[in-house]
Amino acid sequence: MPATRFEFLPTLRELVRTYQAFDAFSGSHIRTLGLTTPQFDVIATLGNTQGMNCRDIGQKTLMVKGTLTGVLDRLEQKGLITRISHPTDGRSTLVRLSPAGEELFARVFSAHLAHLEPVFALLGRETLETLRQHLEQLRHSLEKQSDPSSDQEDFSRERR
Amino acid sequence: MPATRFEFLPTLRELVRTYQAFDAFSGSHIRTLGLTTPQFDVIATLGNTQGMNCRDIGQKTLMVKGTLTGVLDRLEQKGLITRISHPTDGRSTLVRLSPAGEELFARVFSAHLAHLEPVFALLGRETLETLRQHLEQLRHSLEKQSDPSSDQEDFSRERR
DNA sequence: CGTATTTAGTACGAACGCGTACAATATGAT
DNA sequence: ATCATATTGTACGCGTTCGTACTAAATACG
Repeated sequence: MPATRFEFLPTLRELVRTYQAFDAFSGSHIRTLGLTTPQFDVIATLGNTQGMNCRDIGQKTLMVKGTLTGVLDRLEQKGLITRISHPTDGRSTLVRLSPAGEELFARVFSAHLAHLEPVFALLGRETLETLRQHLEQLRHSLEKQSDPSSDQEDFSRERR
Repeated sequence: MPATRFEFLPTLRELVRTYQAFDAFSGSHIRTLGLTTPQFDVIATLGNTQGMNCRDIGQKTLMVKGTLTGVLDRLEQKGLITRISHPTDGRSTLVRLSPAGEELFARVFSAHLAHLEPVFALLGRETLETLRQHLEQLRHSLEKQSDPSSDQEDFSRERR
């Protein structure tokens, strides 16, 4: 048993704290735009597309389908998206931005990126790239160790 | 306007994906132990202490007090913690592990760390330390840019 | 002393998030 | 063609998360 057994804990703790700090920073801005974070993610995903089914939206936004149903319900109620039955696959639903949704996307998407940009600009290009690589390494390690017998939805194979 | 304006997006996306991968990996193991992630966090925080009030637990676990009430309710219902009124401060509640909670903590805490250890061991000590530093840089940048007029509970000053 | 402010915890509503179960449709093997 | 199996989306329950409002107790201030 090495004496350094749990020296990963500070990194782990920092990962959680940083993610939560980002989520709070991003989410509070999105809230001022009248959306929640998952709702914004869906709008951002559907922007500049001809629509897609729930499965694809789930892969892009990292939401499980059960969660997505409720988010789409609320977006549909706000009149920002439309659900029509898929022309060729009877199981699928084609989700698309409504005109109001398109308008919101145009108004809100780049505004939010502009809100985030200065935060990351402070780190510098090389630090950002190194950080991304290390996070990716960690994620791959997590995915490798995941129990393969669990047959929940599997995002580990797709690299988008 | 630089052409590299939004080159932070891959890093941002990787942060979210990696955090979610960790959360899924850790959470699915905790679930097999009969707890949820926040419940485990509270048990782990109270382990090897003489108890603390809700404010301190919230700071350690990064939960807002409103959230904590519900988590503590369920832990109390399971008989894992006890709530007694604070001897000197009439506003406070002293939260402590019950004997059953102590037993669970002893059984579950190191088991969970042992489950996480090999994932992080793959990265190596230096990578882990660099990753931690970069995440910390990003978090500080986020906290610096946060709107100071928002008067929600402020964890930005404590460094534990 | 008495009032104002701060602090600790709870109550409540809305929205996630996940696991499980389920109905409807596709797909594949024989 | 038929039957087993897989995929798509929804329904539902439990637990969490946040924001806001509220009560009670402690502290500060005049």
